[in-house]
Amino acid sequence: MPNETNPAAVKKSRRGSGAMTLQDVAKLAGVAPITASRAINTPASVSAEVLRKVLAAVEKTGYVPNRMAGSLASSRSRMIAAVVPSTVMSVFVETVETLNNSLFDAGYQLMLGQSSYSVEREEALLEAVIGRRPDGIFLAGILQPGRARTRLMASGIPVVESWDLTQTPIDMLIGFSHLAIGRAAAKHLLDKGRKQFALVLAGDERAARRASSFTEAVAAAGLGGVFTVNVGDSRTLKSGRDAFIKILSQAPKTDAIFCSSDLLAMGVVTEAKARGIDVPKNLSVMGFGDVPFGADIEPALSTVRINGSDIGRMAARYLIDRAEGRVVDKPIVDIGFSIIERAST
Amino acid sequence: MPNETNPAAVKKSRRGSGAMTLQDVAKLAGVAPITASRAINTPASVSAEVLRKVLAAVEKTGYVPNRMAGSLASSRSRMIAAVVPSTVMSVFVETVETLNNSLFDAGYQLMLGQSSYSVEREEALLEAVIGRRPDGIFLAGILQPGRARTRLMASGIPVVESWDLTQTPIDMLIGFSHLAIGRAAAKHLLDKGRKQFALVLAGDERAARRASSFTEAVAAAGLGGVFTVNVGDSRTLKSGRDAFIKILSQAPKTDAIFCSSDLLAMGVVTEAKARGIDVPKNLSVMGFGDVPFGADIEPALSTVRINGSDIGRMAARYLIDRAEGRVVDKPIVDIGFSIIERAST
DNA sequence: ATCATTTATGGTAGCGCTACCAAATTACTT
DNA sequence: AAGTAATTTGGTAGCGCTACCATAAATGAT
Repeated sequence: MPNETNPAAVKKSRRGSGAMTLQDVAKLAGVAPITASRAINTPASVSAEVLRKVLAAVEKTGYVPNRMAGSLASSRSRMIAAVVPSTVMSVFVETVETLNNSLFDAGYQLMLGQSSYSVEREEALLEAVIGRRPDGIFLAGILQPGRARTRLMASGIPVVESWDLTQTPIDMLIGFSHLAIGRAAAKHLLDKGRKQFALVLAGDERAARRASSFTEAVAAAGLGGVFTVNVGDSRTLKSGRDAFIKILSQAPKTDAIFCSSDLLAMGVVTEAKARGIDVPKNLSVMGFGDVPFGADIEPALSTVRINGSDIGRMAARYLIDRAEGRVVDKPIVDIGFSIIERAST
Repeated sequence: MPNETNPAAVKKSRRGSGAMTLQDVAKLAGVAPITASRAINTPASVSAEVLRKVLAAVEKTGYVPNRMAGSLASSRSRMIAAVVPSTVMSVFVETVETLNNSLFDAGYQLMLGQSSYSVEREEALLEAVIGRRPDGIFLAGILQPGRARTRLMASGIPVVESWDLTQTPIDMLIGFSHLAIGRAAAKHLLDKGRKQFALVLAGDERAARRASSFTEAVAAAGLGGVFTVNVGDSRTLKSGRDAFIKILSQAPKTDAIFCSSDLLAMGVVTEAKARGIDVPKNLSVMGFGDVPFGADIEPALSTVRINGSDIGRMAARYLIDRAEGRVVDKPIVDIGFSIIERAST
């Protein structure tokens, strides 16, 4: 053959990432690509001899399967997306951590999106997420009707909403009743003999619902005038301190405060102690969320505990079951909560 | 034509997810698929008329592009992976949050993996991550030599290691010197006139390095005997309290304690206050990490601040620059730290 | 008016894998 | 022994998109 350049060779690998492919492994092992695929994915369906050769070839080439190609071919991405408002100092981290670990153990990868408590961002995020064709989507919260919700339902992707209850979930739901929490918190403080109540709230809708049932329960007990401080998006310990100063000046007889987060409650307690007010003797303070260190501060913080790990674990199970074709009949789970009584009430 | 079934029609859509495709949009808009692709991705390269028709078709069909297919074709996934040891109560959340937000603004999605402080898990995780062909990988920490490191270097994926310094990063590095922090913390406490030092450490290697330079600096000042309590993997406030009890019984003259995290430091302070020991009059306590509420507790906590947001933001920029073909010449950045002096020292 | 250049569209051929079907081989009946 | 069923391998044809190249139409230069 004359020494002309081989056009086939020139044509080769114009595109692509340059990484090893199943093709390379198969060639080295002396089998067809599809057989190499089986050896890697379903080793039981292949002879011992072929398995050995393919694994040796994988080892030699350092082959790492391209899951994007696999996903495209099989319409299964083995990815689950989680959309949370925030991860910093948030009640959702425990859930996300457990979700992520459960998913990883089952061979799934987590895509994390932060909506930053913004509806537009949430919509853009969900659009981006749907484009990645995850096998399931976990939402920290409930998605309000709108473009994103419509798109999500149309996509057919399994969805778990969480952290709340509703009659009309998109698909699956693992939540609890904020109204029941408000009532339970009120009952707890009423049982302690408290008479004058206040609320410290961050500006989210769920906290507002806990507050409203709290206020109702207080009224039902014949006590009234729940003084409320709204701290907006500033969910910091400092906001709790400032809120308490406000309460002290505007409702000085207050002897019980229910806060929408543990951090706010810690702020209230901190400010009270700094002013020589005895907690719990003269003031009961209750938080929400049960941060890991709430039991170990002085005084230990009474709070409402949501088992975030359970939510993450259940969500993983439901989503994976769905992804793998098992029937999960639209579960709507009320996971409940517990009132944790410690020294601060 | 006789009424026989059309085999082409029967053959259609055997596979696939059933979602709308670019093909459908193109047909509806009366253009070629590639033209529809351009209208969506590079609207400037298409006539106003075509753009209008394609966007109308997108709207009508509810089309959401399948990015997995796009990624496979273009070898660009627009995904960045982050591998962190843990997200719960961790110094890394601020970095991950900023990284995620920066990525999203640039059209990238974050894949989150947790190594749970385990080497085997980290290796399995990185293998899974590489299989997804992310355009970049962020590591919270430095990857020790081993299988995972080798695979990662072989993959050619841009990598940012962080949170430490080394002469031999895999690729890019945004870190700071733990040795310098140990020295600076010692200097700070020495300047306060403290004489008898103790350390409370979690069981990670970086904390150990801060501790060793701290001890050296104390020795260099002619003071010795730094009592050390190791709390292992228990990075809780409770562990800090327990550690202080141990210090009190075994090194009662201690007048300065440097802890490997703010939560441990808060534990020390809490226990000291519970025992009537005045902080900072009789005891200086210093943390590490600067949790958001450290400034607002009583006494406000002195600590070492790492600007986690800066790390996240820079990492996002470097990784995206690389992903988009801009030259980023193996930056090795020492981002530094600050000693934050508050009331506890 | 002719030719060179730009701009807008389309065709083709994959990216790297797996679903689906067909063929070859082996094991098991009766 | 002949026939049936199970097991193991391979071939083919996409998944839904984009890179690359080719063509057609519009614009500018001379």
